[in-house]
Amino acid sequence: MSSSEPRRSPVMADVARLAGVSHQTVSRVLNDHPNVRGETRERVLAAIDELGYRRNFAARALVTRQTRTLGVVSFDTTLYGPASTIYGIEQAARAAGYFVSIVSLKTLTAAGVLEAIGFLTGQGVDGIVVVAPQRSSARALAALTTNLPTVAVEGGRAGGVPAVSVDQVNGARQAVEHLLEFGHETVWHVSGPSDWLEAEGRLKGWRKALTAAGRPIPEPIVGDWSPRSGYEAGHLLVDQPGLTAVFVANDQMALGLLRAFAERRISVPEEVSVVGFDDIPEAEFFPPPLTTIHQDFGEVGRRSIEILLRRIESGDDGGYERVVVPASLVARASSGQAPRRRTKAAPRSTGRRSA
Amino acid sequence: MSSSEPRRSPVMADVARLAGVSHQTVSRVLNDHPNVRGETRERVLAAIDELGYRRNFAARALVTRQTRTLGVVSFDTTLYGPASTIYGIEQAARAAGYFVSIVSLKTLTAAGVLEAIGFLTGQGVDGIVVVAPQRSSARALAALTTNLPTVAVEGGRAGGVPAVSVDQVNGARQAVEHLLEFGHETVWHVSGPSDWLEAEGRLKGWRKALTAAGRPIPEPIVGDWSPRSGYEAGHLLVDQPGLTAVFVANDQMALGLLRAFAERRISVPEEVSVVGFDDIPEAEFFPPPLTTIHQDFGEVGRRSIEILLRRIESGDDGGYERVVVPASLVARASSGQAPRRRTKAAPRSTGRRSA
DNA sequence: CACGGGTATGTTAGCGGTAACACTCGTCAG
DNA sequence: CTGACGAGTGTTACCGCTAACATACCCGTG
Repeated sequence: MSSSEPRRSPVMADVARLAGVSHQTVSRVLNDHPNVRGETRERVLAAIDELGYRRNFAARALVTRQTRTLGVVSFDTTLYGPASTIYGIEQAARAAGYFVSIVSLKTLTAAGVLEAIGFLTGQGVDGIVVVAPQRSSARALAALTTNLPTVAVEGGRAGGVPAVSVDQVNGARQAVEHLLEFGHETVWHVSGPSDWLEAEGRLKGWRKALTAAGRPIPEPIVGDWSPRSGYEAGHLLVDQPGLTAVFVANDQMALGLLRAFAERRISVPEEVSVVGFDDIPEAEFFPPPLTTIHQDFGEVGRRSIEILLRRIESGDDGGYERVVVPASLVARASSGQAPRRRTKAAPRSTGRRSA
Repeated sequence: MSSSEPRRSPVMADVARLAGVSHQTVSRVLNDHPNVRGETRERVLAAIDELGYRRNFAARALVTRQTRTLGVVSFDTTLYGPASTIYGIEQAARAAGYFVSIVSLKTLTAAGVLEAIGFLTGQGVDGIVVVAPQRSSARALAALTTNLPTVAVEGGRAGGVPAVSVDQVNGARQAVEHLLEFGHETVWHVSGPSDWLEAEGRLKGWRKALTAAGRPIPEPIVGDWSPRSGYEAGHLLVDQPGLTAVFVANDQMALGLLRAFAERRISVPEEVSVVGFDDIPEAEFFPPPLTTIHQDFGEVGRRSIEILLRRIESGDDGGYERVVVPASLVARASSGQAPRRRTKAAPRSTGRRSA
């Protein structure tokens, strides 16, 4: 009778019985304890194999006080950036033998971030990575009094939370300098939402580069990262006199902008040069192929796990720490020489054919 | 002395002491057990609040044999489809009070899928969602002897694993019929990799629709989902006599194809109509805005969790079950009337200007 | 007024591991 | 020859929770 029941999966005691040792010895083998005779170890291993034994996760976690699980809080994991970062995080964590538990936020509010962290804490995660690029969530993090190791991706400016981020400022500067080298008088900017730290960094880099070159700084247009907002920005920009170069804060908006330019018969790069940011896989096939700033999201993910694990495993609070991953320019067809005939001080309607 | 130590987080016994009850009563309150006096409940709740008590996840999991954690195995979570599906899964799971642990595969092999499932099993997940659109992984699933509740997204054809998927066949049919309605003689196809079930479904739907309409079925070109492969396919197609309409198996490849057409001065939709699949956010801003088949990934995620939770919570094996989520056509500018002058049996070089 | 039966609560025994300590041997120094 | 010591192994005590059973008390009833 009892043999027909859906037998419970074997436990350590079963292995011990089969191998003719105590359960503690089994535990020793599993934990690579040195004081186990080779022959005994073999016997235990054989028993484990025969029974298909697997250590019970919960029991182990209960006594060791470690779940070997990392929590990730992220904003909209559908976006290329967060998705790629999480991919890197997951790969690195798994390589180190950690599980990754994810909470994906619809909206990015301080309360939402805190709630998510609370949820993960309830699961007993050993540490948390917050991919929270908004300033509000950075503030939430700063206010966090958890003693749980935490690392922020893009946004740990305030507070003692260590942070890993791509060098937005320098990336933006590269974009602008690239355009200036082509002889453009100045570079316009379509930025991301103002409360995003990444948007802020790119804006700052753009300003710095223009300032350093002594160029006029046009009023930036604020988008929301979506292709649509880039499209709208494009239509606004078309009417700007003297426009020959635009630095768009992400590739998706750049796509929208290119579309708007196409509708208004502005040719890129002959009349206006465009540079994006992110280097999404599609960028190479935009009309025209987009010059953009490449971000190594995988590296960001890896580095953040590296820091987090170091803190978890050493119990070290390590203080504030900031890792900056460089960004690099990928030159493609959307940027080129400034048009020879500048329409510098021309009136509203320039030589371009506009509808 | 002892008060200066980093005090261990409070346990049930601490709450019990503070509330002047036994730890079991605390447990009863936490588990909404009916037999607790209202006043006692209040007192316990107050104590919990005061101490900031949180139930220990591992201890609870150990005794209930449930981790309230769901495992997700997915191929390349960087892609829009998987990322969106996982987003839906995560939202639905969290709403039901479950954690979501993710393993993201670099390559999709049967061994990889099994290893990932093993990894998650080691964490003690209560159930698994496999977002594994390749045929090889579907086979791996079928061979799986785990007694863990499992549900497949796109791909549980073989074996008793329940599956949730978008109606690829019907989606493809809609794409083709849409094109045929515009008077196109036939529709070419750029398919996905042959071992992907989604690619297979779209191919089948395309064939069926053409067969039903009594149209010739051109040789499909096989891509790998990437924009580049679409680009290459585009260059191949340009030389096909009689080409007026193409159904591309995903939007990314469609982008590449549009690029190739642009380089060869083929205008879309005037000379050739193009329809994609997926409806990625960028599609609306492609040159020209892409007519495509919209997939409700969120719904797929939600439905798969629904099935999984039902099986977990009822212990019900439920047998084979298949949920099909409809796909819908989104008509945009890339598709339109077939050109009046058919270049039906024309020689290699047609009236088009080709470089 | 003794008694059955429900309600509110307490007590006890695990869940399946790991850590600490105890024990049994050889081996070797004094 | 004996005691110290370390290697190999076993025994026991938890980790923090829930389930099962035990207990105390209240009520209505014959």
